[in-house]
Amino acid sequence: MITDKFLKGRRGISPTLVERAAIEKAVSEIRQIPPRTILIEAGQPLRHSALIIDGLVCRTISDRDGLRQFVGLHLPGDFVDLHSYVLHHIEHDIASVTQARVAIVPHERIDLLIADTSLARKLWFSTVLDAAMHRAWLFRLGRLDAMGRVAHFLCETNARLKAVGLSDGRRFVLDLTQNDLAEICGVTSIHMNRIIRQLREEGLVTMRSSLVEIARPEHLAARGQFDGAYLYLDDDAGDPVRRT
Amino acid sequence: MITDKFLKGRRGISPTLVERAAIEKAVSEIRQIPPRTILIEAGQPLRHSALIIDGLVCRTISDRDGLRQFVGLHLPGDFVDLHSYVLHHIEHDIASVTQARVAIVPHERIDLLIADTSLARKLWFSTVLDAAMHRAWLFRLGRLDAMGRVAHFLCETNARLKAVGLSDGRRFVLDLTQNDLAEICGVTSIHMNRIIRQLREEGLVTMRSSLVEIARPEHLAARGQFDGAYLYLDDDAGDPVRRT
DNA sequence: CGATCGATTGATTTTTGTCAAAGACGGTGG
DNA sequence: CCACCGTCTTTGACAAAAATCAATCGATCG
Repeated sequence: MITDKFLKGRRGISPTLVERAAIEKAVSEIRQIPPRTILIEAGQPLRHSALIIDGLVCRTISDRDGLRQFVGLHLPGDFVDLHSYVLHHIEHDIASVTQARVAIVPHERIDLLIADTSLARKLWFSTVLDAAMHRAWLFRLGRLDAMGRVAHFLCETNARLKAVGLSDGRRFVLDLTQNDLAEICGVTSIHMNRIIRQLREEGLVTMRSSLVEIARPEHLAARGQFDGAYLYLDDDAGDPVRRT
Repeated sequence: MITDKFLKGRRGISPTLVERAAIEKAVSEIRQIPPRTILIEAGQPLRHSALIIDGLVCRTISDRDGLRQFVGLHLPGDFVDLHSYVLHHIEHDIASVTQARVAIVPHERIDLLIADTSLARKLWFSTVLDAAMHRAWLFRLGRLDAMGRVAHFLCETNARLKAVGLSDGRRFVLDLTQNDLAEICGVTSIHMNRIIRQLREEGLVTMRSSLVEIARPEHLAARGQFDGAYLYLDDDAGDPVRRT
């Protein structure tokens, strides 16, 4: 089902079956996206948003040399660019990382969806959740060293994937190159390679091809100073270190 | 007037007089906040949001040693933590930087405000705008060197202050210590001091006590790869370098 | 007047980036 | 089947950026 994973496992805000049905009725089209394809370029006017069914989609801002900084990574179940519904255009690029399937929801149909104030609030929640994630990413880039950044990112991704049933809490498939990880963590891909080796040597994480295996989740969370409270998940699984 | 600056100068979204009156009626209290005071601590349940009348308010996330990363800086006219209206609690701290006056708007009154779908949309816009700013900050931290980060931040702040009438486009009052700037840019305060000296020596910016003077706005924007499109301002003042 | 906070500077270490070069691996076409 | 190609990964040597450590300095405030 298309909306299976939308806000799944989010504390007190998961959509009801009726709401999910309403969203599915609003879908105009299912689109299959090849890997490494730009979906939306910065500045372009937008008439629809997209719900990810499977695959990875990223939001990036490029510097003047074309080097990218990931400002977000979207997993299955994420409503990508609801932001554009409010803003009409966005100031960053959206691109597929892997092959992906997305459900297209035209903005004029979202107008109808938000007539239901409960659903409107959930859609608003979804954008505010993105903002909370952005803040966690700011902490990651501003206060952590390279290894801490990777550790923090992997903990976050593990927790998010677990919420939608794509991680068992320690192992998950994540089809990112080392260069993608570098663009996420704001380091060079060469340095990312060194960090990944260190994580392996310290027995914290192994990453073989696209399988990530977190050997010691608590240690990794400590290394990345990860506190998953900002994900607003139902339970605290995948979030071994709590602030409170 | 309390709501004078709310979404002022924002492209096609500035509130009408009627909407502003509605917001003002929703204000329960004007609060005077001393400098360096925590308004809201991470994890606390929240029953109101705050509109800044004057002063600076910051959002920060602390690492395990208590070192802070600024994840946002709020200027007069900003609605701080509308996010909390949707999320009920937030995952970061909110604190005054300077002395500040804020208008408190209880959440139950926001419930009434958003019955007006146009105003609801503007409040939603305000939170999504915060998210866009977060993304610009991610770019800043992820892809710019220390001087670029400072340049980018000053350009952004100049543009935002100009939108609410607090900068003439080159000079403005910004009551931040070098340590604050360091916490914004993710560097040590010692390094920030050196960067500020360099900016002065290169004739780009002078910062004497709390007066910031941008000598060559276009050069500073170039140095910080600043493109202010994400601020959704009415005109392009304070944004000399455009991507399109 | 001492005390405190912020700004400033120099010397040194650590982290990360840059440059250069191979190695591994899968897919494709001959 | 195998050689070739491109992409991704890995490694080493070196350079640059930023952090750390250690003092001072200067203004403001009780």
